[in-house]
Amino acid sequence: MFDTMPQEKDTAVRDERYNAQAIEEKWFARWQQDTSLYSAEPHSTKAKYYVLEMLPYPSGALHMGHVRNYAIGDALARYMWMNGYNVLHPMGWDSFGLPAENAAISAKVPPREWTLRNIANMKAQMKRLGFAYDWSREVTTCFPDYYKWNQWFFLKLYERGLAYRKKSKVNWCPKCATVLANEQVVGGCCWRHEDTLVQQRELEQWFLRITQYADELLRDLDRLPGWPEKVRTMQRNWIGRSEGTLVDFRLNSANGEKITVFTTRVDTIFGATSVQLAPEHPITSKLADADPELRRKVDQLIAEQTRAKETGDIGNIEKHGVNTGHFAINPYNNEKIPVWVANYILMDYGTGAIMSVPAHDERDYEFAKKYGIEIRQVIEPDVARAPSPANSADKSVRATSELPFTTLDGRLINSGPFTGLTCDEAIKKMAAYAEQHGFGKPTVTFRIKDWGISRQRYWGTPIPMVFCEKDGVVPVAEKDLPVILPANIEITLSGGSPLLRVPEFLNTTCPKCGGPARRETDTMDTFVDSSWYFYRYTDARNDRAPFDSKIAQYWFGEKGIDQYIGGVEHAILHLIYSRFWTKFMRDIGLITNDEPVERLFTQGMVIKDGAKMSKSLGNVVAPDEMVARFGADAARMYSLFAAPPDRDLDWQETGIEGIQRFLGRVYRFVARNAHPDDPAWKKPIPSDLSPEARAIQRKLHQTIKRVTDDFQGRWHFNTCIAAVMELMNELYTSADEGVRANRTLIPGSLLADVQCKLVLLLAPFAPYLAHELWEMLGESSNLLKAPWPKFDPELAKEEEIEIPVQVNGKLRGKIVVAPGTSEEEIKQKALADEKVQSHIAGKQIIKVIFTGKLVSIVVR
RNA sequence: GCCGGGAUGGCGGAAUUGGCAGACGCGCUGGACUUAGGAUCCAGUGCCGAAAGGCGUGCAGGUUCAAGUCCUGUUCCCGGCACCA
Repeated sequence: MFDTMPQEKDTAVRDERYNAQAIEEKWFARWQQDTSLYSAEPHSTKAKYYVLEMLPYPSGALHMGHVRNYAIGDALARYMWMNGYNVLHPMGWDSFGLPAENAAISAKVPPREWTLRNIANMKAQMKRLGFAYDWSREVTTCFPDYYKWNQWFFLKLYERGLAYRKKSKVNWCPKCATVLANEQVVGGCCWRHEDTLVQQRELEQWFLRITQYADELLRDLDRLPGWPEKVRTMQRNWIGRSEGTLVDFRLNSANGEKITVFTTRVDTIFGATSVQLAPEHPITSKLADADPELRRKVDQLIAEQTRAKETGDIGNIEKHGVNTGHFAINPYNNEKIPVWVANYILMDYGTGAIMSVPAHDERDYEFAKKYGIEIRQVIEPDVARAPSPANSADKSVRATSELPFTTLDGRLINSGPFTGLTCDEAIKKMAAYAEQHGFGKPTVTFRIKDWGISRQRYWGTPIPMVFCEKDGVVPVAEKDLPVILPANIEITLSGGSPLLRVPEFLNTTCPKCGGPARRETDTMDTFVDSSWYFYRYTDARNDRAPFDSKIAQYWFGEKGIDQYIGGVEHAILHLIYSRFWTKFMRDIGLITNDEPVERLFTQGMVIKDGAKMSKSLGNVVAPDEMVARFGADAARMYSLFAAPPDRDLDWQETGIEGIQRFLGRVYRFVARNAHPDDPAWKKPIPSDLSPEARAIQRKLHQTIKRVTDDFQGRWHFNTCIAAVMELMNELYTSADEGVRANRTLIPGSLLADVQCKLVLLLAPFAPYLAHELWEMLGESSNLLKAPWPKFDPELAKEEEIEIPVQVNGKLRGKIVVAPGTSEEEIKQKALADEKVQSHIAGKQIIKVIFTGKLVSIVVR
């Protein structure tokens, strides 16, 4: 009965060569025709699953980093579909930004045109790669139907006092000709121009009050177990919460003005022997006004500090300062201590003034040594934790002779009424004391600053505000949104925003009085666009609101996006702004979740020859070329196979060839062994299988288990793929002549089962080939939503177990037993083993251990 | 300086709970098929050794019948933060 299908027929009909191009073109064409193929269901009884990859900037073409990112997300989306979830898997474009303007200048193409052209190209690349996106929800942030809502949010922020304007020193990139947020300054340079130093300029800017949420942003990091520890730590550092005490030192000269210092170690205040002011501190300025010599020196310090900030050398410059000749009174003991101005005190951290305790702070020590300022010890380290031979290298505990020591494990000495308290007690009591006596209080400072969003550029969301001579700063009325960005204007990189030269845009009427007014020409930082785009996906065509709350609530649930995937380079900027935006949206009642993302995954970089792929190094691998030479399946699968997804991936061409070879092996096997017209094909698998057939069935179920576990539990796609390769190797090894399964030993029904399940296991990684083979196997259902195979523990069970035997910890032999063999019998068999015997003969057996996995014999 | 991650064959990597180190792939070697092979299939491949055996997860110790995995110390590499008071 196995011969009802003459073998000549299938070999004649089928091309047994794996032609990736032909297969992929066929399915590409089919998938194009069904626009709702990857649509999420609006109403569903299934559990929802929102999987999202970070939206790209349409720079021109995809690079391998994109492919890797999307291959991970796509595999996950497909896996979840197969597991019966209602999957939302959208894609869009972070399409405002400076490169479009640069292109306008260098290539004379309007930013919009350049951007849309790039989008078209990259979208075509994504489709060719077979990524299963719901394009009906595509978001393009440079379109008015999107940025209108940026403006709407801005008005909401403004109404609540969370958007405000202030004159401030800002980071200015001369190449971008615009302001940068603190988050966009990397080592003193622009994040886009790593060779360009950021300058400090004084400008009127719009800020968003992210600091209002600083505490919550920090606290909720502890509620994000699905985020990488690394990212949480980076955000913690960025927020930089620090608990301390404010203490007022009164100047004994002038008019008795207060200098408020911030300290985390108020317990050391009896050791304070000077007060240090930032050069830009208002009191410094006041003192210098009355003292030309001091003014000269302070100006020098300011210049030095500014230069150091610009070059990124702040932190390395030599500490020095100038004595003002004035004194301040320590309110705890009424001691008169000198007031200095020092180049290492920053005006934008704490209060811009510190108390200097040389005995217990490294920098203060260095400074005091240099200028001969008194060093007074006020903490005695804990004797119980004093250095002992065991922990003498412990740097937190130092001998008292080596000042300064900064330990908190100690007690106060020479500290008046506080002498004898532990440091922790003292900090609490002394802060309370300051509060009682009205010269200070406990406080919290943050490193994070409000988010400056003004950009003096054209290609961004216009900030919806106008300036009226009569009414001042007035918001545009909600009904008049969007404020449309004018088209076809001349772009230059100098002379401020290009919008200043567009009178039709610039000149408007005041929404309040109707009189003549001028529009704000600054546009928004593009990180505004990406702070909430993933909510828009849930209801992308809504023209009455940014999105419908109920719909967003369905997809975000209580905890947010189920899985977000992207590069670690967004660990701070995008991911902290998004969290802020979510909290704000919650506070205005749009959503109920506190956080946007439940689980975050940051994939590693794609590198080649030991370096990150970059045009300047000439080691870029173009996805288009890979698709043309090896196929989309091979390119995608290699990016998942070459390394676990969180690690860097070293791109090796021989590696992708190996994947192509594997896909060819799968193709050929199925092409030769798919016999859907065989009457045995659909029959139940008999229970009395031959040992060969049973071995294949066992391997199949073991493989299903491994792929499922590694996919679900660990996201180790490399080992998922390796497991499928092992199954394939097993099938080849047991096949006749290495090509055609021996159908007298392997019944058609099992052959059908193993091949169908193999294809299902492959579907998330190589969708084109999987679809082709699914069809070849006579399956007409949609593979995209075909159920993920289940493994049967009974069928996966080994019929005999090999047990290694160790003698004194060294592997000496192996025994084979049936499952369920008693421990005693296994031990006897192990001891009787010939090889083992040669190592234990004539020796005394101390003990024999059986762990369930191996036998360990100890002899003497 | 602080925080996070890492170091395993010639290479990318595997080993999920302390239990056979090196799965899978690349490369290499040999064989089959072939006019040919850079296609395909089969076999071998950590190092030393003819073999028996010995040695092997950055380094030095320790715990254990048993350590890539746990403990102590240490070196180097990658990423982030940094006069943060």
